[in-house]
Amino acid sequence: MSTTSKGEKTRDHILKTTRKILVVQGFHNTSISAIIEATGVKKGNLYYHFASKEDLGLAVLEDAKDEFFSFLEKALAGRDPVEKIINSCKAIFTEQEKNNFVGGCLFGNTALEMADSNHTFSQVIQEVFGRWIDLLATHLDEALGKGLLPPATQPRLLAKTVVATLEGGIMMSRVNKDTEELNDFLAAIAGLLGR
Amino acid sequence: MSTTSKGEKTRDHILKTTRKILVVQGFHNTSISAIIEATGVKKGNLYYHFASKEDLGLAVLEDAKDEFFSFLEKALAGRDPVEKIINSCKAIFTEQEKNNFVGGCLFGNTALEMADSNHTFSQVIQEVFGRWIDLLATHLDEALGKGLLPPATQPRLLAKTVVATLEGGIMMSRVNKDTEELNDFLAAIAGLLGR
DNA sequence: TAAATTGTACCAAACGGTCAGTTTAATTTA
DNA sequence: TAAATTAAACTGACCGTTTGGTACAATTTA
Repeated sequence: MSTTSKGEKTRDHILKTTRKILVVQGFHNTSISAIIEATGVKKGNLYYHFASKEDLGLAVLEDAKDEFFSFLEKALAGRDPVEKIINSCKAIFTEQEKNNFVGGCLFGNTALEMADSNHTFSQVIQEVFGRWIDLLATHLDEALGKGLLPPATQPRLLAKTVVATLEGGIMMSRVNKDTEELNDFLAAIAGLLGR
Repeated sequence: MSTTSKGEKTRDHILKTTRKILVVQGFHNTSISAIIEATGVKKGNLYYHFASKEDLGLAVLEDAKDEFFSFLEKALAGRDPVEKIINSCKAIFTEQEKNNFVGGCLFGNTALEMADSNHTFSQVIQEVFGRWIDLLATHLDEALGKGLLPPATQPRLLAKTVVATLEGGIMMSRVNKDTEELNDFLAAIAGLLGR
C-alpha cells in the first residue's frame, strides 16, 4: 500500500536509471535518447517530468545526495568517533568494489566535469562536499574532546583531507581497477587519524 | 632560428590552445567549432593535422603528458628523495594556485570523464599515472635505502597513495577555490612520508 | 613545380526540445 | 452507482540547431 502516485514512480524510475548512466558516462556524454532507451519512458513523458536535460541532471544529483547522506549516517558506526569515520570510508570503498570500480563517485565525477563550466551543478557539488566535511568534522570534534587526537588538530581541515584522500583513492582505483590498493588508501586515511 | 616548420607550429598551436579549453570544459563539452574559434585555425586545416576529434584529444593528452613529465623531473629537486617528492607536490599545487583553481588536472579530469567509456583515452591516462607512480617509487626506494623511511614501507603503494591524495586535493581545492587548504593537503602528503 | 598548407562550402546524423493530441486515473455529479 | 467531468500521465511526430566530418579548389612554401 504505497502512497506514491504513478507519476511519482515514473519520476523516480527516471532518476535512478539516469543516475546509473550518468555515473558511468558523465552528463555531456549522455544523450536524451540514451536515457529514453534505458528507461523505456517516452520523450514527451520525460519532458513532462523534467523541464530540461540540465533540470534532470540536477534532480539526479539531489536524489543521489539524499541517498548518500542517509548511507553515510548509517555507515558512521563504531566504538569511537575515529573508528566511525574509518568505517564510513571503508563502507564507501566496499561500494566501489561492489561496482567493480565502474563509475566511481558521482559527486567527484560531476565536480571535475562541471566545476568551471556550470555554476548550478557545481553549487550542488559544493553543498555535498561541504555537508560531508561538516559531518566528519563534528565527529573529529568529539574525538578531540575525548583526547583521541593531538590537541593541535583542526577538525575541519582534517576532515577535508580525509575526503580528498578518499576521492583521490576512488579515482586511482577506478583507473587501475585494482581491489588491493583500496586497503592502502584506507590505511592512509587511518594514518591521518592517528591509527 | 627554429627548425619547426609552419605546419609543426600550427599543429602545436592547436594542441596548446585546445588543451586550455579541454582542461576547463572537458572533452565532450568542447565542440570542434569552439576549438576553431579559439585557435583561429580553419576547419579544413584542423582536419589536415588531426584525423578526428578523438585523435586531437589524444594528441593533446600525449603532448600534455610529455610536458608534465619534464615539469615533474625538474620539480623533483631537494636535499633528499623524500624532500624531492614533497617539493614536486608543492610545485603542482603552486601551478593550481597560479591558475586560480580553474581547470585542475587534465589527467584527473580525463580519468573521471573517460575511464569507463573510452578505452583509448583511459589507456593514456593509465600510462600517465603509472609512470608518475613509478617515478615516485624509485625515489622512495632510494629513501628506503638511506633509512629515511620505515623498513616495512612498500614504495609503489606509498607512491600511489601520494598521487591519490594529490589528485583528491586538486579536486577539493577546485570545488572550494580555496588557497589555504592546499597547505593542508601538502601537510597530509608530508605526513604520509613521515615528515 | 611538387609538396605542404589553407579556406570555403557543404553534408548527414544526432542533438535537445516542443506540442497537439491520446490515454489513463481520480473526482464530481445526477 | 453509473455517467460525466476534470486532471494527470503519457505518446510520437516534428522542429530548428549543432554536431563531427568531407570535398576540393586555391594558395603558400621549400
